[in-house]
Amino acid sequence: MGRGKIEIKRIESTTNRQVTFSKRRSGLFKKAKEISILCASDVAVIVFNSTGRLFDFASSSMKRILERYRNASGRGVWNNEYEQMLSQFRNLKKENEELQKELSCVTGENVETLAPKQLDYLEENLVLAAKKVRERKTEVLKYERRKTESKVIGLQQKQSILMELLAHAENHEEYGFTVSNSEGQTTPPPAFRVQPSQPNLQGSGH
Amino acid sequence: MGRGKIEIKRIESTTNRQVTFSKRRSGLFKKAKEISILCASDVAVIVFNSTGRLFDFASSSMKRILERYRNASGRGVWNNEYEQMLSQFRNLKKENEELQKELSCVTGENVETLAPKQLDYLEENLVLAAKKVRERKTEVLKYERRKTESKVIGLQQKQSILMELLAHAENHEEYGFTVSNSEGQTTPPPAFRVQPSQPNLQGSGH
DNA sequence: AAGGCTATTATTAGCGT
DNA sequence: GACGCTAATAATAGCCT
Repeated sequence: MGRGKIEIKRIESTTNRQVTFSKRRSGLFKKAKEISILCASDVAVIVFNSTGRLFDFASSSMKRILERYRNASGRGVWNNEYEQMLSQFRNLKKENEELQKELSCVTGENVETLAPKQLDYLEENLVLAAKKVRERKTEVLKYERRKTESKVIGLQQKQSILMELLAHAENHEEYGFTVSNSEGQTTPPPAFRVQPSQPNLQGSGH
Repeated sequence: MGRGKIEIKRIESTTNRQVTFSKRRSGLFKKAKEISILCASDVAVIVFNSTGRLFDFASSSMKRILERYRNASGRGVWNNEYEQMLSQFRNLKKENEELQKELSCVTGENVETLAPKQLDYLEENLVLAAKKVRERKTEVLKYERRKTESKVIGLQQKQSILMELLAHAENHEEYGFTVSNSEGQTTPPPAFRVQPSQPNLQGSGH
């Protein structure tokens, strides 16, 4: 239908191809629109030209038509990605609800809905869990104590070394301090006795 | 382009509409095929007729074209639905994981990972929950007891009525039965003593 | 590249089977 | 309803601007 008949095969001339594409595309879309109006039908046309550019026509909402297509086309076209995720989604949601239910039972909130046997079971578990927690707490405390103890021992060792050093120093020079008794206290020498700036815990009976 | 010109508006005659639909549909698909060949382009056409039946044409694979459309159409057509669900999906998954963690803590399994303060808090909650459960249990037991009691009372009343009736009957006619002791047992009258067909639980010392 | 013209082919409306 | 026919309209190939 033009000045001459043409064979239906790829047009080699790029320019010609583009022109023909443009003309025929508008023709196609026009026909699509016409059939949709004349026959009260829903039509979508999607075209990619040879350079990959997209053109589309839809008699109503493209989204709705594609959705409808998805439903009508026997679930197997783009289904994989979408539908699969949808079912996974539903499963997750269910799982989630059950977890929340379980959790609320465990905190004793939904206790009214449970059967006597479930109540027994739950109590047992709660007691067991509390026991475990208490055990863990003592474990932690023991660990802390050991840590503190080793710290104390370390400090004591350092102190005794320091005291030894001081004792040596006292014997050879006049630093003004003496090493005190075996409890590791230092006391000022008689000559410079002063009030302690912090209350002494071993207290002088005050 | 027929025997007469037609207006582009809905064809009211059902038959006519169906005929026109069929003719124009094949025309549309033919044009789609032609442009796809002539212009080396990728074309998809989706049509639903007025009764909802699906017809489609695709120059290559419909799935691929729709996939391509999804990528090319600037993520806004089915995207909302798809992408939105994806993020919801991820949220749910995260939530789920946290719930499971929480739950495993509550059952005393993950107790090693908790800080001392969390341990205190957890123990408190567990003890509280156990208390709630015990309370619920006693509630249930009380309810059961009340139910049983009222049943017992009902039975006793019925029994005393029956006994009275029997006492009257005994006084006036020969039914062959007497009212027994105060525990509500009936015993066969001397005249018709027989072996019980079922072992008597109160046993005659056998 | 985009738009207009028109000779020519393609499509199809209405009808008959 | 599907198919075939054909007069009549619609689309468009090639060309020009």
